[in-house]
Amino acid sequence: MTDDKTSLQVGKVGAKPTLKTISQISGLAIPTVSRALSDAPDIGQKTKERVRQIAKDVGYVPNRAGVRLRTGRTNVISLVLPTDHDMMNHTARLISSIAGGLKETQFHLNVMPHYPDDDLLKPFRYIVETGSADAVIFNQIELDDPRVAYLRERGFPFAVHGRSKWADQHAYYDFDNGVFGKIAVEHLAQRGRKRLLLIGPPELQNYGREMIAGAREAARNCGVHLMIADKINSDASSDNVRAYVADLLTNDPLIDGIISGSTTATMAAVAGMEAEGFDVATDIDVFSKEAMPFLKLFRQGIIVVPEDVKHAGEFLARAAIQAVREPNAAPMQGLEIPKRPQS
Amino acid sequence: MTDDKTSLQVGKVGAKPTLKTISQISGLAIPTVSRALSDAPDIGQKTKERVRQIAKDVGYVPNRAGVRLRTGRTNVISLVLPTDHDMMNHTARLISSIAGGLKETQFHLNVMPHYPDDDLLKPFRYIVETGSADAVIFNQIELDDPRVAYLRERGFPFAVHGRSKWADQHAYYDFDNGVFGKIAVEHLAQRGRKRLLLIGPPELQNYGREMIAGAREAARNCGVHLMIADKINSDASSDNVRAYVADLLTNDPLIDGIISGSTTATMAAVAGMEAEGFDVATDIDVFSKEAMPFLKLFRQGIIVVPEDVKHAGEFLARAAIQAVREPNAAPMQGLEIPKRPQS
DNA sequence: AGAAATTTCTATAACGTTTTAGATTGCTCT
DNA sequence: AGAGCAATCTAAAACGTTATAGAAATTTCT
Repeated sequence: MTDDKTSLQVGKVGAKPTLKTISQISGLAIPTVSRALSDAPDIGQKTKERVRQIAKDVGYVPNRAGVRLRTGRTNVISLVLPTDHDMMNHTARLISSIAGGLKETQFHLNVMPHYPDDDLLKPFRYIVETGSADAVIFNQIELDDPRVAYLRERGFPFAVHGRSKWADQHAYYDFDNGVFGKIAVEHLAQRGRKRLLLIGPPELQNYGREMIAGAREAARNCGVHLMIADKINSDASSDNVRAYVADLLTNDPLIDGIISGSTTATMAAVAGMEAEGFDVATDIDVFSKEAMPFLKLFRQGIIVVPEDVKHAGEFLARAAIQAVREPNAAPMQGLEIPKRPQS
Repeated sequence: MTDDKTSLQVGKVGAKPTLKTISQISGLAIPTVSRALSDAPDIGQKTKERVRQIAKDVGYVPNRAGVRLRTGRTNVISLVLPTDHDMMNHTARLISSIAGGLKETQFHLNVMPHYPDDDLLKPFRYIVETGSADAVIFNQIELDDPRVAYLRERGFPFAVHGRSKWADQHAYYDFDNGVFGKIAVEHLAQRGRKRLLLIGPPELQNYGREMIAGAREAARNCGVHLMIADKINSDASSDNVRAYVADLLTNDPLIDGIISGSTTATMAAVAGMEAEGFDVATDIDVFSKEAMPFLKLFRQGIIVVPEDVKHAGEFLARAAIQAVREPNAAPMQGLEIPKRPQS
């Protein structure tokens, strides 16, 4: 008569509810509850509704460790980022917008900074070997990017901000820097500028190459002179950019247009200009890409092309999820075409 | 003679090594391997060394889902952040430096943005109820912060950037905004300014209250006039700050000093000033806290007090871990005292 | 009506780890 | 030499989930 062993221990209040709790309340087996909640086809409609109601009542949330152990799925998207301080504005928006894109999904965002002194592949090896995420997102892509190569080789899902030489085969979102370079030169030429300086991204990175190529071609077509900043790039420190620009202008005071690929580089370049007595818009036109809308505060006359980082982040979130869920489908690819500034 | 069932399947190359792999190679039981790796006292020294060597050889990494399921520990620190765009600079540095502080530990960082339209407690309830992290870090603390109250009530480990009214009982790191307000007023008074405007953080947040109190007291002592910006604060949008300052100066052109609690607010305020024909440093002194070092580029004459966000992040990382590991120890608390600018 | 097919459910096992309790061995003490 | 003890190991169970294979109940077909 003593049925201690088989007596139902109906979910004590306070304890975290599990499938077992629901199983005991409903009298159904645990797998049935599991399948009911995941809307499996072999569970009756009434049962499903009843189970869902109980789950709601007791406040059931799946234990992620249990799911992960059983399925091997982590439900985590990892974002690996350089800690380069000049990328901060762009980076902050990227994090925030990727997380935004993940908001209504089952996925979580894990941020892993990559330190300049570390091996470039280290965070990626870690993620792949420990299986600590289902997909990785990263940026600052080189044409022959070793991280892309590694992940492709291991068959690990990823999505990148930028394009490698294998871009047609992987998920990416990119800002069309070729078009940006072209627009910049054309716009300045149209305003009568003849002697331009481009402070572009590092040439090693694909987007730097593209921006330079776009600008060069437009310069040829428009018949203006274009110099490419050599000792520095738009990722350099503010001090270096400012000094470089100031220095350059003492040697070549005929420069009448500066094109910049980043918000911070622009501010530094303007500081360098002004130190040499040149004014924005009157003496030298400044044309810049901007991720954060404060250049107009900085100097009213700066010509600005916005980059929609929010959209980029949301796109990358979706692209990463798609790469996890449908590894064989065509990868999601997006390209932002910069718009010509008016006037 | 057929011992298929008991034959040892020594770790196939490619498969992810587990404790079982090591157990089979070493001939030891799985728990023995586990205890050897965790340096338990009841395992022989030679055994420990042998196990560690094998683990290294096969490249063993503990399966986090397994650990988590068994122990209930996630090894994740969650960072919940507002998506307020004017906080971006500060935020990016915070993320990066918290992650930096977690670098050599077993902990991972999970970033969860908090959307202004959502219930303030939503992310916290989620974390506590799903157990998706061991501790939470967050910022923008109010004196009577409901998030702090909730986590305290649930006994969930946390560390915050800022101080609530229960600050003596929880882990925090804070910049001493009272001292900042004091220094700002004293410094401007010393430079002969008489009529100051403070654009501080929202008064609802504790650090806003403190900054205002510090500034007020110093103003009394120095005998200068201090106005507190009422319709806006340093978290307001750039456009609003600019318009507010411009507007104020048309009504009260005798203002000769502006104190600002954030980098972006400072830039906007300067833009507003200049639109009315006032110059930085000559007509009006501008005194600002800055998380990102570019205000000197913006206008050379701005007086700047740096905030060491990197240190704050690293401190918070350590504090959160301590809160997890030693819930009953005295919570870690840190306070950054701003330094007086020279001259 | 009986066989076959379909629907709906359950029992069992497994993912990788750690904890608890207990087993074995060798050693020390009297 | 036998009892007691310390050192070192192992067996079994458990955390919460889902996949697989099969059982039971119901419906459909001929």
